[in-house]
Order: sequence, then C-alpha cells, then structure tokens
Amino acid sequence: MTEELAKVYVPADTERVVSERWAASGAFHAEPTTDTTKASYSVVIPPPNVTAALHLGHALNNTLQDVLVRYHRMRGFNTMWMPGTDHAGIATQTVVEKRLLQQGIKRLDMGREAFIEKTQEWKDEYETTILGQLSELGASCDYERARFTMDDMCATAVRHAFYTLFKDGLIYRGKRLVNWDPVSGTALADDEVEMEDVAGHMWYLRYPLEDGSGHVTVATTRPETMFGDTAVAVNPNDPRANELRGKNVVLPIVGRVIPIIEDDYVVLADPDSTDAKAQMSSGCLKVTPAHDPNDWDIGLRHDLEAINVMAADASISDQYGWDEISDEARPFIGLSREDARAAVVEWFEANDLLDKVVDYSHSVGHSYRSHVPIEPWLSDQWYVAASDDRLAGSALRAQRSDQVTDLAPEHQAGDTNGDGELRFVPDRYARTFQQWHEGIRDWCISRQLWWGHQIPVWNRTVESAAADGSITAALVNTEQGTAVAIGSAWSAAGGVHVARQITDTEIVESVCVPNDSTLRRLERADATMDEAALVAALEADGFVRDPDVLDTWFSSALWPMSTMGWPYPEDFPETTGNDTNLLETFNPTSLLSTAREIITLWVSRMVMFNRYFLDGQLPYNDVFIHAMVQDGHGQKMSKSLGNGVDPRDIIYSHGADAMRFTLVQMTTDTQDVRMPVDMVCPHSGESFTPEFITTKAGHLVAAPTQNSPGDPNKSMVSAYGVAVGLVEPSNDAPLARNTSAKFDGGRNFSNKLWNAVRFAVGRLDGATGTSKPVDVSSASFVDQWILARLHHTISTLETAVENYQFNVYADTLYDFIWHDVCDRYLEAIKPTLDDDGNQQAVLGAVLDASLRLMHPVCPFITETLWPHVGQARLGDVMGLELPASDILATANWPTIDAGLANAAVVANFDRAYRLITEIRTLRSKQNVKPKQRITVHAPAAVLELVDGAGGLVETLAGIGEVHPVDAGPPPVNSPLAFEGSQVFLSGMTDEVDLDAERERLEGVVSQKQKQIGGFKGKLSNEGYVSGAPEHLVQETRDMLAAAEADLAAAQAALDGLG
RNA sequence: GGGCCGUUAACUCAGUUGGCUAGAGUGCCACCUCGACAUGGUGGAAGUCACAGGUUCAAGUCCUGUACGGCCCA
Repeated sequence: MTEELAKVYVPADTERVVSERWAASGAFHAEPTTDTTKASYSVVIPPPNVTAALHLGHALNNTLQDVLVRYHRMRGFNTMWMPGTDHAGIATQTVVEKRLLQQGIKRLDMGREAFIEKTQEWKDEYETTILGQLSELGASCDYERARFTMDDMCATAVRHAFYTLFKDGLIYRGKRLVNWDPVSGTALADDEVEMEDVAGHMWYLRYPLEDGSGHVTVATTRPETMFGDTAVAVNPNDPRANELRGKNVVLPIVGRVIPIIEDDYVVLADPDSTDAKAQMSSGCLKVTPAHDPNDWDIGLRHDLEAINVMAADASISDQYGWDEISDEARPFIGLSREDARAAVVEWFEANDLLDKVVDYSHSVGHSYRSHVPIEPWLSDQWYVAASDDRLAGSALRAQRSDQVTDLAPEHQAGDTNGDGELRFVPDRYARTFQQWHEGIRDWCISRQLWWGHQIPVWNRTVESAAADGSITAALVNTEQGTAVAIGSAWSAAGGVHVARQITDTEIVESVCVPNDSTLRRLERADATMDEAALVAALEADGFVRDPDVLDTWFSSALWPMSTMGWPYPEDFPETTGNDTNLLETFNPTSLLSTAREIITLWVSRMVMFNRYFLDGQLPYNDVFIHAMVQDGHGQKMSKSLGNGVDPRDIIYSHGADAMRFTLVQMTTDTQDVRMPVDMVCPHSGESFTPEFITTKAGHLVAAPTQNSPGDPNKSMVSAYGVAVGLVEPSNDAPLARNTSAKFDGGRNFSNKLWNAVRFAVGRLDGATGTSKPVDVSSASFVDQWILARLHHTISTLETAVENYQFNVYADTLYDFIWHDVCDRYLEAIKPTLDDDGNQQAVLGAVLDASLRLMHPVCPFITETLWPHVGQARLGDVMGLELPASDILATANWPTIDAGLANAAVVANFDRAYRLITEIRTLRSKQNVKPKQRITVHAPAAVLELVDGAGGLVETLAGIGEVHPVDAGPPPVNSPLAFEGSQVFLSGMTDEVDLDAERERLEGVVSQKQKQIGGFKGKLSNEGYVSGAPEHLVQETRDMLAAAEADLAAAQAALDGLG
C-alpha cells in the first residue's frame, strides 16, 4: 500500500517530487527516428526574451502547448517540444544598459566586449529563471535540448542563412528611411516605435511662387524639416491644381527652386469635415522625402531628390547630402531639431510668411528605448528583400486555399512542396497574414547594437581610381548603389564579394564571409583558407567588419530549423540519431502557438525562411493564435504597466495544476480574456483587492504602496510600483504576491479529484475485485452508465484537441469527473461497492482513465495519484484499454470500444435522474432530513424505471421502499408530477406542509401552462408546421403532449390536496 | 484612416452549419458537519442575449446601421 493520502491536496508537497520523477525517467526526451510506425509530433517553443521572468501570458501559451504535447505523447506520437530563449537584442541591451547606468557605468566606456560579457551574465540569470519557471508550470519540454538564439548551433544557422540570402541577392544595402532614435543612435524596427498622442501645433507657412504671382501655403507639424523640401504637392482634384500646374516655388531660407506636383495622397482642405486632417489641411503639402515616410513614397512616385538635412543626433547638418547652403540658411546649421523648429517659425514670422499657427494634437512615433520622438532618417542599412516573390510570394502560396481570399494569380498555390498547407486557428488570422504579405516592405535587418549576431560582412571604401580593374569594369553603367558580384580572390576563397559605386568617386566593397561549417562544404577554387584565415586576410587588406548586429527576428525566423541543427546537423551530434536527425524527423513541426501581434513579426518570417531554405517546406502546418490575458480592468498585461502576474505567484497560492486548468478553461477563440487580480498580504497571507490609482496615461493600476488589510500599520509594495521604479521592496514593506480568485475553480477541481481517488483507495483496500475482465453487459446499471459516459467523454476530448477547443476540453473533463464520477457514480455505488467485484474493477478503471484524461491539463496531481490508482485497480474492463505504465506522462491515452456507448442506458439514467431531482426538490421543500428514508408510490411505468436503474433512485433520493400506486394514494403523502403521471411520496413527515406543497404545485402548473402556450403558439403557426423539418415539428408535438400530461398530473395532485 | 474582436444572470464566461423551455462556474438564499471532499452536498432565486432595423416558419446565432469597450496595423 502506498502512503495514505492527505485530506486536502497540497500542491507544494508534491509538485517538485513529480518534476524530479519526470526528469529522472527521461519522459520528455525525444530521439530522431525513421520508424514510420511512430508519427512525429513536434512543437518549438516561442522563445521567451531573456529580459525578464515569464508572466501569465507565457503561462497561458505554454500551458496550451503542453496540453497538446502531453496529449500527443500519450497518443503514441514521437513527441518533442523544443524549449529555448531569445536574446532579444534591443530589449536586453536596453535593460542591461539601464542597470549599468544605475551603477554609473556607461556602455561606451566599458567597450563592446566587456558589455557583451555583462549582457551574457544577465542572459544566463534569466535563462535559468525562465527554464525554471517552465518546469514549475509543468511544461514537458525536452529540456536537454534547450537552445538559445545566440548559442553555437543557432549562430551557425544564422551565418549560413545570411550567407545564402546574400549570395542569392536577397540581402542588399539600401539607403532608406529608418525609424531613427537620435538619442541612442540606433535604427528601430516598426514594432519598436510607440505611438503617442502629442499636443502640438500645425504651422501654416507661405512659400512664394517662382513667377512672383503669389504664394502657396503649406501646413506642417514639422517646420524644421523644410530645409529638405524638394517639392510642394497638391491633390489633382483640388480646384487650384489647374492654375498651379507646372509652376515652381522658391523655398524660403534655402532658396531652392522646387516644383509643384500633383499627388492624391494630399488631403483636400475641408474646414467642415469631421476628419481632423481635412480640417487642418491647407491643400498644399511640403514634400520632404528624406524626413517623412509618406513623403518618401511621394518622392519615389515623382522621382524627387531626397535631401538629408540632419545629422545622426537630429541636428540640422550640411554633411549628409545638403549642398549649396544659402547665406540665409547657414545660421541654422548645427541647431537641434527643437531649436531649429523655433528658429524656422521665427524666421517665417519675421519675414511675414507665417500664415497662422493652430493647436493640433496628433500621434507621433516615440522610441521604445529612449522615449524621444523618432526621426525618420535616411541611412545605410541592410535589408532582406522580403517583397521578393521567393519570400513574400512563397508565404502567400503557403496559405490553405480555404483561408485565403482573392489572391493575385501569381501568388496562387501551385504544386510546390508546402503550398496551400498553412492553416490558422482561429481562421480569421489568415487574413492578417495575407494582408501583411500583400503589402509587405523589405525588411531592415541591421541594428546599431552590440548585443546580437554581428553582421558577417567586411567592408572597405576605395577611391574609384584606385579600384581593381575588374571591379571598375563590372560597375560600368550600373546605377549608384547597385551591388555587383565580383570575381576575386575573396570569392574564390568562399566569400561573396560585391561592390557598389556609392559616389562618383567612391566604391564600397563588401565581402560576406560564411563560417567554417559552410566553408568546408563549398566547392571553391581556393580552399586553403578557413574562416579565421579569410577574415585575417580581409582585415589585413583594409576590410572592416560591419559593426551592426542583426534584428533579433532574423535569428528567431530560423528557430524551427536552427534548433534542430540546420544546415548541417552532423556538425552537432546531439541533433542526430542512429540513422537520421532532428531536422528530418521534426521539421515541419506540428504546431506554432503564439499571440496575434507576432503574426507579422515572427510567423511570417519563419514561413518565408523555412520555405526558402528547405525547398518549400513549411515550419509548421498549424498556427494557433491564443487569446490575450487582460487585467481586471480590461487592460493588456504589460511590463510597462506593471500589471503582469508572475505565474510563480499563482503556483504559490493555488498550485500549478489549478493555474493550468483555469487558463485552459479560459481559452476560447475570442481575442481577450479578463483576469481580475488580487494581492496577497505578505504579513498575513490574506488575499485582498488592492487599491487602484489612475496613471497619467489613464490606466488603472495597483497603487505602489498598499496597506495590509488586517493591520493598517503594516504596508507592502505592488508589482506596479516596483516595475515603474517608484518603490523598492524592503523588510518592512515587502513586495506583495499576486493572486486571483479565478483560480479557485481549478484548485477546487484538483481537490475534488484528489478526494475521489482517496475514497476509492480507502474502499478498495483489501477488496478482491474480479479475476477475469468485466463483461460490461453483466455489469450493473450505474457501471454501464459511467462507462458510456466515459466513452462519450473520451471522444469529446479528442475532438476538442483536434480543433484546439481548449475550453471544451476543460469543461468536458470537469463535467465528467465532478458531476458524473463524483456526484452520481460514487454516490450511487456506495451501498453496493463492497460486495460487487465487477463494480470494484469498474471503479478502478474509471479512475485510471480519468487520470489519463486529466493528465494533459493537470499533470502534477494526476502523476501524484497515479501509483495510488494503480494500487486500486482490481481487474480490467472488456473494451477499455488501459495499459500499465510506471509514469503517467508516458502512459497511453485510453481507448474505448464503441460498444460501451450504451445510449439506452444513458437515456434511462437521465430519466431516473430527473425523478431523483423531483424527489429531492420535494424533500427540500418539505424540510425532510437527508437521513430520513421515504417511500415512493408509483405507477407501473415509473416502477419499471426505478427497478431497471438498480438502486440508483433509492440511493440518490433517499428512498426506503417503493410501492405500486394501484391501491390508491397513501394516507399522508406529497404528490409530484413525473412524465405525465402522479407519483406519491410518504413517510417524510408526520404532517405534510400543505401550503408549501400547494405553492410548489402551483409553480409547476403555471410553468407548464407557459410552456404549453409556447408550444401551441408554434404549432398554430402554419409556416412552422409546413416549413420546419418534420422531426422538429414532431418534437414540438411530443413536448406539448408531455407538458399537457404533466400539467394534468400536477393539477390532479393540486386538487387532491383539497 | 484600415482591419479584427467583444457587449448573454450581480461577476467571469460558454452557446460549432439559424431549430428544445438560453447554459456553466463564482457570488447570493435555504437546508445539511451523512465515514472521499465544507476547496464539500442538496435544493432555490436570478437573463428584454448592448440598441435600432432587416431576412426567415424560426434570430443570442445571419445581414445593415448605431453606441460603448478592447486589440492590431498605418
């Protein structure tokens, strides 16, 4: 006998033990195999950023993945869940930089190597925390394989991918507008730009027409960029367009003569419009291609020059492409953008060219890092040609045909590997994916950071005159900036050598160097140099490595490949098995589960890269987009708001299984789920609703300091207060953990299961069961019923998993275990269990199967109970396969014969249960004590039902004796209406409370009358009778008849009361 | 500005192609410490399905519009 089970399930007592048992048994480890009898099921984790600990959103996503992974493992798939973390370039560099700054250390002072070392330490710390959290929440990852986006294996993939794209002309150097952060001196990705509403102004500036016939008035929020104006645009539909056509204006201060062009991007002026833009518009737009993304597009359409008038710090500068500085303009050079704005406005006013100034509130992009306004700035960056058909087109062709609409002919699925196989769940997200690729822009992949994969390109600038003859020959007649492949010693040695003419007199040469694993496999004319030698030679020749690093998403995009050893798994023995490797076995993976804001940043890029590098193969077939967890006020949980919840807090207050169960139950296919969050007082352990304050931005957050609910002299600090740096936890005022009553349901459910098993173990201890498998047809009524319910439950759960209906899974489990097994089955078998060997076997089997079904959602408690239930197993049930296993995590999913789904038994059970409920209601109304046994007097049909239910009604309704009603009602009785006949109860009390009885029956009568009215109304509708399907009409007729019979019975009973 | 989602009981949410008398959990009320479980049991009260139109024999479900809340992309 295993040790006794405690009265209450205490998760903390067992979770760690169970985790260790799993780890020791290697239950989650998968090996590559060519065994075709064992299909693969694989998932790569969306690697969490090493910037911070996991929050509840991660807990949700990883729980869902774990449910699927554990389910498929039990179904016998060769199952692998690849864990890992993401270096998260900009985010990590920012937090580390901030941390160092608090100690007075500046990044630039310490130098690149030392800084990377520091960042590495941070990464190690958080990687440990994150993997620990995953394990605590029960994620059944193959932890031995844990990867990091910057480890050797991933770095090798990055190098090979970059090299391949570079060689194939899909990576290029472009002068483009980037989101420039002038304070941190780096370009930001679009998603790193935060839009903020700013109360600014609209300035109306007059630009004189060249012919002296007047002026046009342009409206702008950014007067300081006017130095770079290269046109004024009007809408072609503007009435003034005709008279302005073909004219030029003289740009004030600068003196540049610029054309008036027509472009329908320009918003027509309309002071009466509800649209703020139309209200504010003057109808004329100054066009500054080098300093505004929309103007850049206009510039492309009209072939305008882009004149960059700013330096990297956003001061006005003549060093970046602005020549011919007028005397008037010279004083502005060197001014900051803020000072320049004031000075320009002042100049216009002084020269009587300022028409007016209007207050204008608008949205301005700000740096996620430094929080200053972003400067759209022209700079040299590396790009991936995502818009190329080989990438974006391929992603579009990947979409399943029933999830894509009006796809351009050239993008329609063909017959290439992977075409038409990508499926989104819920399917509406396919639209997001499609629209993104139809409007995709090339992907800026360089970042001016130190933390990341440094770009593997070495550059040098040479004077055209001094350049190699083959280079100048190759560059003849190419446009400036166009890269041309060069045959050279470098390309012979395995590099990719390109050259670009960047000015009339200068050429830039770039050599992309692959790493050794790639070099070794290249057919190259000169195979004498390895990577180190090649780099040394390049540097000796004046080449310098590009200091930038790659966008974090570049390495993430390779995740389903890089973690499995691509491109050369044989270089990493841990990825190979006897006859195959991870990549062959597990890519494409089965599923990606992620949040919807990642569709463009990550899903898209994984699809493009996996398909490009692996011959059209998709990274996964299914993409499941899960809901977002909001706080109790409907606000997104986020780091900056400090309203995130650490899953460890919930595990502490409720246990991992309770958290998982509740998260799974909350997962419907809507967009958001709301999670009201409470705090736990660290002094008393009491949970309470904190005091909320409103931030400047209008968010409701927990006040930084909270008083203890039990003792107003004690206080604590909130996660919000700490997150925004307003307070620090101390001994007197520690950080309060969070909790939420939402998880009580999960906790109670765990406890319910625990006690059901406790009951069975106690009652079956010493029982003998049955020597041969139970033939269900000879089992008792309730046993047949619970097996039929088990059959139904198993198939419902299987369908739910297939369709990613997580809430259905949780609700179905809950309903089966709590209501069917505990409330009905266990209560019903109490009187018979001890003497019925078949029943003992069925009970053990039902609990065994229940643990298996519940395991994917609640792995800890089920694994803990597993040996106890094993002990309680007293024989098999025919048609129910429950193969033994030491560890539940690797046990088989139950299979059950369709023959056990006995519909007639279920129908009779439901009838009997309705009778039970009627009797219980009546007992309750008459205040009959639970222990009091009563007598039923019933007509033949009801007697037959009660008899056939084998004691069920007697046990659950507290019936002592059952008599036929032939002899007429007993002397002291309470009548009830059941299935159209009268059933009498006696022996409840000495004197029936007639008033209560009358009230109850009157309620029944009026309810039945109302129903009858409804049915009759329906049936008197000619359209319904002739238009609705026959079976529905018949159903209504049957219900009407039943209701009428019930009404008559209730009325008779009422009359009988006198 | 474009796109998406939500609005159903006091609260948090289900409700699959239109078709039972709209469900669950929590909370609330009453009774119950009966040998698994008070993190429990039994019974009960509680909803104009946001609003306005429309389609249909039939609308919580489909269509149009409005209001409010939220998210994503510009």
